[in-house]
Amino acid sequence: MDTIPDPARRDTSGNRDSLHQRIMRDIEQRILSAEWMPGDRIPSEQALTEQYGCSRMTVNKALTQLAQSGLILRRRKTGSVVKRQDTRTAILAIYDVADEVKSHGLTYRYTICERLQRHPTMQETTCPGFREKEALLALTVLHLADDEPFCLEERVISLSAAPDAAEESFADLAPGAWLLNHVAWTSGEHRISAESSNARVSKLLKVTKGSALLVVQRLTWRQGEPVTRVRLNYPGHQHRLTADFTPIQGLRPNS
Amino acid sequence: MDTIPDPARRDTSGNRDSLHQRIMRDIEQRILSAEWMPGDRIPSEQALTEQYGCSRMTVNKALTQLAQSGLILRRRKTGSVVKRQDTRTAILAIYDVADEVKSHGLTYRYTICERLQRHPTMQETTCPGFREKEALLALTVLHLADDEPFCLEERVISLSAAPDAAEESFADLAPGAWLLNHVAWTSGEHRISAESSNARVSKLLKVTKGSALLVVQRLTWRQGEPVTRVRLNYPGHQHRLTADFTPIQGLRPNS
DNA sequence: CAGTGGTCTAGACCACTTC
DNA sequence: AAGTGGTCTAGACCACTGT
Repeated sequence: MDTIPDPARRDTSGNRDSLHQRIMRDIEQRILSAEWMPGDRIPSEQALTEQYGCSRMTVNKALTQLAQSGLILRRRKTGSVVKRQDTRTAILAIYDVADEVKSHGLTYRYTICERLQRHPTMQETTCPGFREKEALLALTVLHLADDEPFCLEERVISLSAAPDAAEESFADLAPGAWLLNHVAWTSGEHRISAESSNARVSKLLKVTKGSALLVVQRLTWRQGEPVTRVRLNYPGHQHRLTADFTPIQGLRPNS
Repeated sequence: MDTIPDPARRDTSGNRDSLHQRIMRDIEQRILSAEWMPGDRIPSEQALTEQYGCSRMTVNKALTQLAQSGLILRRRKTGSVVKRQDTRTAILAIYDVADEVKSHGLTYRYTICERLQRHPTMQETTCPGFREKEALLALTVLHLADDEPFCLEERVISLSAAPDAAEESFADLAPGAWLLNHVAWTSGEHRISAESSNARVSKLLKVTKGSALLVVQRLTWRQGEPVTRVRLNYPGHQHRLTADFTPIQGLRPNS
């Protein structure tokens, strides 16, 4: 059938890729070029072992990775097949606001507009995960790019998860970055929505009242206990989240 | 140091996990529970081989997966260490509109509001990827949930990438689903923003003019050639994108 | 130089699934 | 029963990197 791609597996001089990587990319390429369509059968491990003149472990490693990245389905007896394409998943990077501003080549600065310790509001106890009567630290932070308002951050920190936060001034490090360095988290959730800006947010962000805001809410837990809840309000006209995606799930090449 | 977790590697009866999976989860658990903090050294493959009484390949498989999922860093000579946590990546699922509506338990319906063949506008040639004078099919589709407007889709299809689309009525299958079944793609991009609705969109979605819209733009390429560009306008008050995330990059457990 | 990970082999046994 | 993938072993050689 196919010619053996390269009988000499190992160049004595410049061997860039490992063999299992090359097998993986060969198959990946045939799938992405639509040479092998969804449902088509992929040669068995035995067949690939002969084709590449290597051991089964090496082939297995390649196919296992392809299965993990969502390109193929593996079934016993019937063999592996190309998986149906699906646009559903994309990897979305939501950066730290400071990194985001600096990546645009602008100067970054922030100010703490408001800071108070309080207990959960009615809304907070009903909605996500904060317990009643828990001590919370509420912060409002304005992030500026070239001294113009860029993003308004409304954050609530659980003082049971991060007791040190009560004594922290956040003068040198914004609360988001500080938390990342001081408290470990085990799971999180992003909620992205569009809202019309209210009077308070409009004033701080210097946008007209009622204009569209892109709102990113992030909730973070540590072993099931809420750590922090943050709401990032971006003026809709100037901000945009982007997410590249490929049929290959998992890690991006530009990581 | 540590007790050997389970000297008998293989239960004769109920062995649920493979050994490399268990090693992986053991280490993962210690990292997520903050027992091992960022920068801490992970036992060498040799040490783990002895701890678990297995071969090095098995340990290697576990550590390789942990490295791929972004939990650890592997370096020769110095060994593997726990990686610094990072909130940047999240997996975002952007579903087909029909699936999305049905998942809320509502009835789904769509209507094609507008359809025309045209060439790229000035804006399109300057911005993303459509060539000049290419034949395009432009569609406006209104998606309804329980017969109420749910999302307005503005789509442009490249007729060189999908020639069959010119003859297709899209009566049985909405353009998005039709394309997924008929044209393979190799890369894509999502752009998420918030905008105030203009007169045309407001009228079709039955929202007040100027209200906040969540706008999801999706661009799809096939081998560098643009396939389709779609703009999904959701009324901001009723829609929200959510994305769960963990320190573990890659596949979600609920896939 | 010595420690560590990166890769590979040539077998082996088992589990699952379809025939 | 037979084909296929899932896992594991006990070695091996090499590449990289810090001391």
